[in-house]
Amino acid sequence: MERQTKPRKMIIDCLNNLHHASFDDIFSYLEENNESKKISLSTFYRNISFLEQDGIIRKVDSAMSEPFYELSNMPKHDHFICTKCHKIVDIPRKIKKEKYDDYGNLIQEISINEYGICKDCLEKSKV
Amino acid sequence: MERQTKPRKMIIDCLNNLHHASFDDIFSYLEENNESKKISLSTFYRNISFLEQDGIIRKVDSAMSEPFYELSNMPKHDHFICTKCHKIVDIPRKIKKEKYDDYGNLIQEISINEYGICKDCLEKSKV
DNA sequence: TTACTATTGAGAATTTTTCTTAATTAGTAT
DNA sequence: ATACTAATTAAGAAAAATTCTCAATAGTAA
Repeated sequence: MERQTKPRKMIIDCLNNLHHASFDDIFSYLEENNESKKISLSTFYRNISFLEQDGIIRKVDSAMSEPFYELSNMPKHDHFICTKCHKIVDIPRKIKKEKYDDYGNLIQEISINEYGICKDCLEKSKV
Repeated sequence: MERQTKPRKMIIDCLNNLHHASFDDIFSYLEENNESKKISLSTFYRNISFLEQDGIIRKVDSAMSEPFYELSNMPKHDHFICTKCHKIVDIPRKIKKEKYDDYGNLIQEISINEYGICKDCLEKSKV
């Protein structure tokens, strides 16, 4: 049975707050927000794997930034990643998924990352 | 100045042949196709980085498979990745890139991965 | 062919990830 | 509340992956 331990609760807590966080981001969060004992690195690795395998968190790979995690109980969406401030923004999926592509391949999943300069960074640099 | 050394030539040679290859794929290729000396692992790491930084090869990250490399001198395209046989297929970009998205973010790059069952695997399982 | 210097190969060093084990703790039943 | 039990943890060892060091080698230009 899956127990509700402190490290697990804190990882989920972290992602509820940050929405997108790298491995190191999450670990730092745990270090900062644990009053009592410190979290063991091996425990952390183990729990990230558990939560990923159980489908509670999801790892998103990105060519232009380090991979990040998010909670998987959110509606399907894509990501905009600012190459300047590294902020990650959820964006709704625009295109509708075809069942088969033009070559007869069955499409089950699509992952879309957009890279660029976010609105905030654009406005800052405009000054 | 960039020298045309054997390990570098062989990495490019490999990608010209395989089109898509993981780190290990490429290393195996070098091991198999080098008559004389064996390639040092550290040299291999170093050259993968060089070629990547020089924009000669490109690393493609994928949530559902290990990352792979391809030559970057090819027309812009996306990837279909078969979750069964792990084959990677180049697919032409369908959507036209907007300059700005609906939220005012400037879009510079888009990366799209499609996952599913490729035509060949579908036909094999149909038997 | 020679000279110059970037690059290599080999292993050491470092970093990242996984594994092991005794001690702890969450969840359950009493 | 107390005790029981199995899952989980913390800590460090072990393994795997990556980077670094440096003497020897080999591209390149003249």
